[in-house]
Amino acid sequence: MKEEINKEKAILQAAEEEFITKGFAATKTVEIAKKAGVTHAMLHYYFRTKEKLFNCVYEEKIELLKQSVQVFFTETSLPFAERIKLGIESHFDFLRANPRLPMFVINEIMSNPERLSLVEKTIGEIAINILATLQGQIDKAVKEGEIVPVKASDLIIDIVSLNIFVFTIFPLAKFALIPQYDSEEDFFNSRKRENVRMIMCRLKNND
Amino acid sequence: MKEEINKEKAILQAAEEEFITKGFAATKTVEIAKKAGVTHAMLHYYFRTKEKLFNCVYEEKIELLKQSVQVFFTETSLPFAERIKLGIESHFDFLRANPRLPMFVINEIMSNPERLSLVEKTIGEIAINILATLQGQIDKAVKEGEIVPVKASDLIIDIVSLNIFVFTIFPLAKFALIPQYDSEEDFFNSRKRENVRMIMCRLKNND
DNA sequence: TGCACTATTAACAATCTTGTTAAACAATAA
DNA sequence: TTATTGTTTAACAAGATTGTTAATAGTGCA
Repeated sequence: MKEEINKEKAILQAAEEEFITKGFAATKTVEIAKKAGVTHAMLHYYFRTKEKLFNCVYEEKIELLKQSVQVFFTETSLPFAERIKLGIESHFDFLRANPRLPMFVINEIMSNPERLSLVEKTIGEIAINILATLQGQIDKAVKEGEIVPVKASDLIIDIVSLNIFVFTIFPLAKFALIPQYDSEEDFFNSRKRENVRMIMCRLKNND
Repeated sequence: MKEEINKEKAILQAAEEEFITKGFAATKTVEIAKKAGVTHAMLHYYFRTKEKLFNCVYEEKIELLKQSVQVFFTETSLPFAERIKLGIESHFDFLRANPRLPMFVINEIMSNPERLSLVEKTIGEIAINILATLQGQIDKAVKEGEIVPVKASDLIIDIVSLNIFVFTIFPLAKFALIPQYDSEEDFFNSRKRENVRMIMCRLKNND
């Protein structure tokens, strides 16, 4: 039988949608089952408990989140500022494809702090090394006169702040912001340019 | 009797804490009652339903959120950039005092889109006017050669992105970031300076 | 004091939600 | 075919959660 795989996947996908938009507590397993087109007993048959089903979704998303930041640390032959520019743009595009991801993760950690440990394990162990590597690259670029000094953690926070906010705030600010732009598409493109500009400005000027 | 006011307030305060950290769905009225030190029947006596109690908290918070942005539009005799600098700092301080507020509001809108209408009513009606006013001030400052051109909505998004992110991401990134700074206090002060620097840089340079 | 009103409690009811189970069903291989 | 294995369903059970109610206690005031 092949149906079993499809049903399991259907449940997973429905669960992902529900969990990401509503969060763990607000999501009802019956709703997931309904959305997936199966009886809710099937959900328990495949995933045993709501908690286990949630973890399948959650762990996958943590992995995604991790990848979204690693883009800044792929070594190339480009000048530092150029590499950061590409990093910002690809991070922005990633968020556009997964706009609810950051909020989802932060949220579940808030209401259930034990979940933080998975993030620490997955991201924490590489974060320290990665920041040190980036700091090394920054220092080198500074010495060569390409950019002004900046703390690696500040640079990352600057970039991620500007990028993430565009997507998390969007549902709230949509009605006020969209009239300022030609279209949603125009808004996102314009913001991508503005974010790159902000960071380049920071890297080049000594105010 | 005076106790009634105290009990009602105790319930409201407990509700605020619970709703803001856990969200509507994950919050149990019994827990609120326990935290407030009253029987859960009292909660229903004063607020009728969980929904009504939630709205008391929610509406108050929306009002706060509105005030947090208005700080940018209080007219003074200071030069434009100076005024914006003060606005950023006071917005930052406000968020430090209410770190969970933005996430809370965005979250509840996500899981229950009808709530957006209250935000639209409260903030939407003033947002358009306010953006127009700001744009006027920007254009004037540009003409006088104080700053470079910028779209009002972009400037606001830049500021709010940088400020909000520091507090919403903090629980997630704490373990990786704090070792980079002397203390939590040092981290926040350093970020406040960095955020001001970013915006001043944007306003002064033509990259 | 006694009346009217509000506050408070404990017990209860209704519903929702998660999870289980036993039996029916399908596919497959011996 | 029959035994075995895995899938599916419907019905149920336990517990949590919100909300009600009827009886009780307290308060202010005529």
